Amino acid sequence: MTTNPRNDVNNGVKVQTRAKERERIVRAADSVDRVYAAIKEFAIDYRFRPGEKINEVELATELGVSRTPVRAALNRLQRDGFVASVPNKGFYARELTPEAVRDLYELRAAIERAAFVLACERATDTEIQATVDAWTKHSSLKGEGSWAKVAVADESFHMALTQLSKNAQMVNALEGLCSRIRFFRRIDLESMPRRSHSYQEHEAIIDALRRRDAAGGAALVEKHITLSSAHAMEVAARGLARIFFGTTA
Amino acid sequence: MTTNPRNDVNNGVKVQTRAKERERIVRAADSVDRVYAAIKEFAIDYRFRPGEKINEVELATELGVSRTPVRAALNRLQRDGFVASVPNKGFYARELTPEAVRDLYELRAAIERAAFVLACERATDTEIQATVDAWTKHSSLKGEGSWAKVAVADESFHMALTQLSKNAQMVNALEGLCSRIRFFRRIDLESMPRRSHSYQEHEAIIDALRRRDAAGGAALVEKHITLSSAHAMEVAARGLARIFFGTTA
DNA sequence: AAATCACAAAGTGAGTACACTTTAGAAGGT
DNA sequence: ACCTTCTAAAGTGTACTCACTTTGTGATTT
Repeated sequence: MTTNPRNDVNNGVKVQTRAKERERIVRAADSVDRVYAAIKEFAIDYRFRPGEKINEVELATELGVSRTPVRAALNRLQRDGFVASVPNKGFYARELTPEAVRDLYELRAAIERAAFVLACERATDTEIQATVDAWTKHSSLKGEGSWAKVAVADESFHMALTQLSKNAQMVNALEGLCSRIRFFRRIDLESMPRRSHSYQEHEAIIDALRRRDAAGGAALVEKHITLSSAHAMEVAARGLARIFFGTTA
Repeated sequence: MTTNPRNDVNNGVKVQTRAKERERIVRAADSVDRVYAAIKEFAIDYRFRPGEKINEVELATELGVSRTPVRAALNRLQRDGFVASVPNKGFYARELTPEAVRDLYELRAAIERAAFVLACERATDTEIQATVDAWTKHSSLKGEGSWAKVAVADESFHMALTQLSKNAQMVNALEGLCSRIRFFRRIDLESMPRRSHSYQEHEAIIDALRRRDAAGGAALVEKHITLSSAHAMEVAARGLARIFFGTTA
């Protein structure tokens, strides 16, 4: 933490504007959003170690702002599930447990499954085609893409699929969920035997959607997403290793 | 708003403690939690009208605190989906639209369905029995209970059922969802033709759970929860009427 | 020597201050 | 009469301040 100084989020913020012919420093006005994004990114990557106490003044100085926006951001992140607050003690980073990993994936599977069923009855052929196109475009750089890019493409495919449900609440919930899962999804993708596995399953899901096969597709989605408890344990273990040792294995 | 003064949340807060043989005023220390709860309750009941601008100073004075804890609470409530924030303008209360009602119910159905499936394989017979007992105890005061009590019992049954999944993330997500749905659920329950309908469906769900009939029970849960678009529209309309006219119809 | 108490340092929690933004209303021009 | 512009009031956003809580360290007592 202290050895890994965070980037100053304040870059280029002290915008200058003219008022009454004189230039003045303008306040940030949206510090909270930037601070929120910065801290969230840290939390997503577990650059706060699991359960770690978060020091407000330290964080504030590192981000170049006062404690006020930091606290505001932490309050938001609390409801996002990234930090927990204990009265008179402060904020603590989220934990990392195999159960949490498994539970998050199960919840994600539940939402995406339901979204798929809704998509089958609500998405137009054109919309489906657009989603497929976006996916194939991404997946065309299959061989060359780095793992990070693959992960991005995978997540945006699933998000796009969910958007076809026309259910804003599901999309919203899934977004929050994905940000909490992202760290694990990367690890999971990287440790996959062959990348093509995932691609083939996506193809099958697309096919079911085209045929409006709600039941069949729902089963595919569920299976595609859900992690076994053993697998969740493995992912969690790899995650911990990465956090504490920085290893890729 | 201004005509409906909110209850002072600060009751009995200025606790007195002795330090060095002298009594002193002790700070609130957890104002945020109380303010958060107070504002949330207001938001749940739509005592902020849909889309209404929320005045921080007004709210703060009504709650007997400064703007600081109010803003903290609003930041949390933003991620809870109760308020939205626009930079340099402030916070606005959530909207009320038929689509939102429908979407929320669909999401809830998705989560409870998945939780039921998991419960079928994870809940012990004893746990199931405990849940059933709690439900029957509640439902025994079927005839006499007010609508409010019925709504509480209904919600706690569904929560208890979901807890059998042993999936903390689902439970957590459902809690947030239920608080956002509560206003509509009350309306929905009150406008139900006969209360016994709901009871019978609960019985059927319990029966499926006892038989570990995941597929059958899942279908029952989905059907029990999901609102048709038409029904959602009706509930939303009734909701608006209640908010703006205070009518029960 | 171990446990308890006292004290000091660090950190959180809420209130306050002030600068900036927005908005509404009045004055002036077209 | 309508639109524009200026101005003042209201309200938001952030920094700052200070009181209280927690925690760790050292001294005192048993």
